[in-house]
Amino acid sequence: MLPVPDSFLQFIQQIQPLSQESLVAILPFLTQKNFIKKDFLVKQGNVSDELYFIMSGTVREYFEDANTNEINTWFGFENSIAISSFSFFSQKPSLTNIQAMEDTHTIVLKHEDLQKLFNQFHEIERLGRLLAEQYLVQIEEMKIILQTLSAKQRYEYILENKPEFIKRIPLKYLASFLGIKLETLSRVRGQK
Amino acid sequence: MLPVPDSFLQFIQQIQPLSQESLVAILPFLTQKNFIKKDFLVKQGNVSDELYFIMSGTVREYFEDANTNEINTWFGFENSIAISSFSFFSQKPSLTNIQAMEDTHTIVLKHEDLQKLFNQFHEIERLGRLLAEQYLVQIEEMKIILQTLSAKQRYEYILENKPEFIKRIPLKYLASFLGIKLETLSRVRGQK
DNA sequence: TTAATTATTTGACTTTTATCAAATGATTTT
DNA sequence: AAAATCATTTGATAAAAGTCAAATAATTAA
Repeated sequence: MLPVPDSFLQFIQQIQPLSQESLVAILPFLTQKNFIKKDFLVKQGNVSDELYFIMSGTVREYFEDANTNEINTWFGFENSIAISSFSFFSQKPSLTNIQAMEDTHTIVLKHEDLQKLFNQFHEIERLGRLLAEQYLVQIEEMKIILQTLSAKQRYEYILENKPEFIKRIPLKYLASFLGIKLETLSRVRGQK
Repeated sequence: MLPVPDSFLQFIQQIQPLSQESLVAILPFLTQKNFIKKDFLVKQGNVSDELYFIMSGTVREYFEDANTNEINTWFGFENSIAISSFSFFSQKPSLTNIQAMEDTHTIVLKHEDLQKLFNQFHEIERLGRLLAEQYLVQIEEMKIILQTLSAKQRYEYILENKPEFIKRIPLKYLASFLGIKLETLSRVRGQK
């Protein structure tokens, strides 16, 4: 069986402490997958039936719009869960890619196995609910940023609230995440 | 006990069919609240401990930004659930108001009672998870609209995907929902 | 370590959207 | 039904952001 890192257990216990019984039941379903830079965890158009816990590395979620521009929608670092939410929840084709920005180690849990765990353990279902609630609130915050702030203010929001983004994400990816052009982002950085 | 309308039961059954036992357990916790136009279901700054099922009427969720502009973040019609998500989930002060746009009839479920139901019935917890997942995906879609589309395209998205918004929401509210100014929305409507 | 590639910045210009003011249209209240 | 209020449109102008091209900087690979 996979040796599960503490970081994963801590991640869970922080959201919803689980009984020994639940934890033990989860372990056999976990596998490890490693990705090298530019590998895809999820490909647009495929059904994503896996949830990834990022042990190390960084990933981005993006899609290609009508003009084949890449639009980045999410960035994931170590100790976070990466999923293509629409696809994973509905088991329909993914609208987005998830790609490793650097070499990335993940723990994988299959959709099907997660459903089994949900069925078997109420407290795991609760973990799922709490996770969904948390993500919902995070996405909502980002939605309001995009709804209300100017290019400059969006950048300042990131500086203030997600400083690690500046360090670890190429500006060309960050720009579309902020809904602005690379050149605008560069100019906005120059001011201030 | 409150006579619960079919629409509410149907709403639930469509997401996660519940046993008779669960349904019967929910009923005693439901109350009815009616709001006249401009009444507040939720006030910014207060902890929102209620979830509302809208039986009839329309509501808007909005907040006041730094310049006391109203920013509309969500619109709710009959047969949908209105919550101030951050506040309801975390039981911290609400960042938003929820206000009736017309006379509105709701069924109310208290946070505390919902937690009891979650504890008692795994299948109600599942309903909660599925609802959170669904809302997450909806919010994510709107986030991408705001991230990628021009004023004109945002309006066309609404025309195409939320035609009832055009009919039922004053343009002055719709504008900030779309992250554009009222005058721009009006101009964009003129074209095409 | 140099060449090649990739990322970021800068400049000149265009397009889009915001702003402010006023006019028109619609709705509500007396 | 007229007055008052509220919602939407229109016009002129300003500000913000996008576009295209090129320069510079940083990183990667031979």
